Amino acid sequence: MKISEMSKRSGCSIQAIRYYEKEGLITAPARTEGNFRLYGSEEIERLSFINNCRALDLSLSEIKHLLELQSLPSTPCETVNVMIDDHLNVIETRLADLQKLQSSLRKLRPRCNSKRSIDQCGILEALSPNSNHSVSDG
Amino acid sequence: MKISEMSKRSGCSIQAIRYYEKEGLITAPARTEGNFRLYGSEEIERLSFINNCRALDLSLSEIKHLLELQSLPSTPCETVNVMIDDHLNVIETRLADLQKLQSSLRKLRPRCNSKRSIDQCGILEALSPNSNHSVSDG
DNA sequence: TTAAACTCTATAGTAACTATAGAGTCAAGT
DNA sequence: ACTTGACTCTATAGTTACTATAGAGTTTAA
Repeated sequence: MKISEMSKRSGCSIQAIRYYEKEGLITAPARTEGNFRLYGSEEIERLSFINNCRALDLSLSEIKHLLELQSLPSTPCETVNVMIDDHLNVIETRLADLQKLQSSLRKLRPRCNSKRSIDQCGILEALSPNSNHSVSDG
Repeated sequence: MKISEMSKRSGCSIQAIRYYEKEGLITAPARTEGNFRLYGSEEIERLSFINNCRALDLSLSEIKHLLELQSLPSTPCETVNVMIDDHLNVIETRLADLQKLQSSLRKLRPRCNSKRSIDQCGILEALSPNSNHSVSDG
C-alpha cells in the first residue's frame, strides 16, 4: 500500500503522514525500488489512533507519549488518566475564555447599525480608549 | 516617551509594539539621537485601540482594516458591523467545536481509572481504531 | 567611571501542518 | 517504444502573532 491509500484508510493527509514520520510518531516504512513509501496494513491502526487523538485535540507530544506507553503494557495507566483530565481542563479554560469573548462581542454589536458613518460608529467608539463604554466593561 | 513607558500605558508588550510598527499598524515614530523610539501621547490611543481589538481576538489584518476606516470618517460603517458579525460567527463555531470536544472527552474519561494497567486501559482502547467504542460515537 | 537598566536589530522558535517547486516513478494506452 | 497523466519524492516557504535570545549600543545614577 502506497501513501495515498494509507491516507484514505487512516484519515490522515499525505503530508501529515510524512510529517508524523519525520516527528517520530510512526517509524519509517520500507520503500519500493523507486523510493516510494510502502505500508503494511498494520500501520493503519497506528495512524488511525493518531488521527483519533488529534480529533480530541491532543498534541503530537501527548500522542507520542501515549504511543510510547502502549509499548509498555504492564505500566499503570495513571498517566493516561491524568493526561485526559489535564486536557479536559485546558478545553474548559478555553471554553470559558471564548464565552467571555462571545459575551463582549454580543454587547458590542448593537452599538452600531449599518446606516451610520465611521465617525458615528458606536462600535469603533467602544473600542477606543477614551470611550466610557469600554470593551471590558459590562 | 520611550517604548517601555508606551508599553505600560497602552498595555502592549514592547516586542508587540515593534511588531505592529513592522506590520504597518502604527507609523514609525521619531527617534532620539541614540536611535531610541520616541512617542507622543497621541500614539497611546492607537495602541490601546489595537490592544482592545486584540482582546476581542480580532486579527491584525482586521484591525488594520479598522484603522484604515477610521481615517475615512464619512464612509458608511457597514464594514465594521459585518466584521463584528463575522467574528461572532467564527467565535460561535469555535465554541461549538470545543463543546463537542469537551463532550467527547467527558465520555471518554470514565472508561478507565488509575488502578488499571496500559493493556487494560479503556481510554486507549476507545482511541484505537478496532474498538467498538470509538471517539466519535456517542 | 562604571554598572545597571534600557534600547536597538536581526534571527530563531512556537504548532501542526499546508502549499509549492522541481524532479523522479509508474501504469496504461497508442 | 513512447508518451501522457497520475503519483511520489525531497526540500523549502508560509501560516499567526508574537516571544525569546544574542550581541551590540545608549543612558542614567551612583
